[in-house]
Amino acid sequence: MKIGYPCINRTLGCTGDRTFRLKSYSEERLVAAVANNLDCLMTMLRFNADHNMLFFRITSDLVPFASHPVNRFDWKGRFGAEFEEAGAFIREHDIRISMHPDQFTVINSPDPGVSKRSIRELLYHADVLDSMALDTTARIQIHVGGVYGDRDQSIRRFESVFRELPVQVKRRLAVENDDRLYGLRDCLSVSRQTGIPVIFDTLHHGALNSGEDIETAVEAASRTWTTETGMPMVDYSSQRVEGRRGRHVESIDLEDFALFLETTKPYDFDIMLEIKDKEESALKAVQAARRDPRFIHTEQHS
DNA sequence: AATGGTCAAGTCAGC
DNA sequence: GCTGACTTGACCATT
Repeated sequence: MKIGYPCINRTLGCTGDRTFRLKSYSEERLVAAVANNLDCLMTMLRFNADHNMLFFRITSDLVPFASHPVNRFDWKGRFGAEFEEAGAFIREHDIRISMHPDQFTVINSPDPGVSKRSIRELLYHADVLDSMALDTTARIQIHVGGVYGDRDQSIRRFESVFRELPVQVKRRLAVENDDRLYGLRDCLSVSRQTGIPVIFDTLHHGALNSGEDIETAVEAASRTWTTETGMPMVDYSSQRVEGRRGRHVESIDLEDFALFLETTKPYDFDIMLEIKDKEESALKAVQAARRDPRFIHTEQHS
């Protein structure tokens, strides 16, 4: 079991997702942003390794406008050494990596333009992980997509698009249950048809489920992972008590987290903490998991 | 220098 | 039909 947080660190004083407006696009700005973002990525990775946080989600904003036609710059070539350096560090410290393209990435859209742009975006994500020479346990997580008035047909469209995906993308994809359209049961069904591993999101499951309790859900999702795809990934967040639907909490509820660890004891997986205060909660979770036999310790003997 | 409207992209619920 | 949520900060035009 490894514990981590997504994309940005709020205490290190660097922003790893610097971007700029499309209107002000220039090669100069792009190079400056990517240089900054890769530099900050290294800072975050070092911090994480120092603090026993061995699961990390790399931001999709690492390379601004990466899949946009405006960007014809060879960022892979220009920053090859930096990507290799980050990859070497990740491999050396055995850090688990995920990426999560945002909601515009919808491969099952009936609009071929949307689907095509989504695949280009996925290729960008695969390029990042490939440039770091990471194996296929580094995953790109997406949702099934839209319903378009016909769930079954839309699921089938996801599956047929998946089968035609470029292999670089195909080998890294993971599908995550969402909170209003496609729940765990749908993702498991997609997994049976395609072999895609399922990332279980606890908060989404709270909003949309078929009655599965947490243990059942974690068990079922875990079975979709292999040695090829790695340790199962779980997105964990608890519901804000008097918050709006689906909102992430400010900071981790350690009581709830302890209960979650207890409930899922028979299964091992990596936990991504989707919580507003990012590394602060992850640090607390690492402390809480310290005595858990599943938890991987890397701190120096002392 | 401070501010606040706005930012590449999609989909759906709710009005 | 249109707006807001999803999630969020920060860019940058305007003052």
